[in-house]
Amino acid sequence: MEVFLKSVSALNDATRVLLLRFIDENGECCVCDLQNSLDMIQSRLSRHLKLLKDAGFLRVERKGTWAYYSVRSPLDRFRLEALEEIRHLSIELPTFKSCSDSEECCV
Amino acid sequence: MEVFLKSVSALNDATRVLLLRFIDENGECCVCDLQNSLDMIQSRLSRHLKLLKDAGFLRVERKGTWAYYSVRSPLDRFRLEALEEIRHLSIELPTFKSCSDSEECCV
DNA sequence: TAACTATATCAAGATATATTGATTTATAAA
DNA sequence: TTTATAAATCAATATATCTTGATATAGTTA
Repeated sequence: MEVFLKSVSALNDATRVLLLRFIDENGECCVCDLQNSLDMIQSRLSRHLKLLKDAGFLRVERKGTWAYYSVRSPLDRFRLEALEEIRHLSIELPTFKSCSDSEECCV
Repeated sequence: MEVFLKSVSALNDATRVLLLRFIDENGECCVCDLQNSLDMIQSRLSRHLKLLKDAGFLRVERKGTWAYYSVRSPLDRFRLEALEEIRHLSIELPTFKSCSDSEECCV
């Protein structure tokens, strides 16, 4: 039950649904790519990414100080079906703006 | 997005997951069957049943003063997959005690 | 080492959701 | 028509979750 509720509550937020959809669409993103593209502050992103990771939707790979998040693979049936549902939502998806293309940022 | 989040938030509660599982397992139940079986007060049940109904998981049929809830059919892919997941959870499922078998109750 | 940067975590306030007991509504029976 | 019952809704409180800004952590570079 706990595991199921963890997956479900991870999906129960418009910000996380958007995040999951964005990362699914654009592939591996670091947190500052997401800051750049989605106009969200870092602590907010970090929190939601952690929830999605802990719920089994995302994986994280660290390279130096960067954390690259991508959709975990393979996903089990339920999570995959949820992702499939999210893929079909009509969401206004912001364009990907790489952290490294930004003036303020890094790399 | 709203419809998806409505489905998801309906699933995001242990009481509702239990309710859905119980009704799926036992078929059509009236509210006082559920009071009897699950040891929950009526207003609590009524609230959760409404949420599950509005989210598309349950349907209701009225017969006189009774409201009989059952799993809506057909369910779309995502809701069906969620239900399937719930069917595989190891939940301690209380036994069905019909409202009409109870001393206090009715019928 | 010290300074810098990306990310994670924490604390406080704001918002949403759950529970309970009381009330209302709708049907049925006396 | 009065009374009773099943179910829905409401109001108050308790609990959980989200957002923000501040701080901590961990790599990287000078």
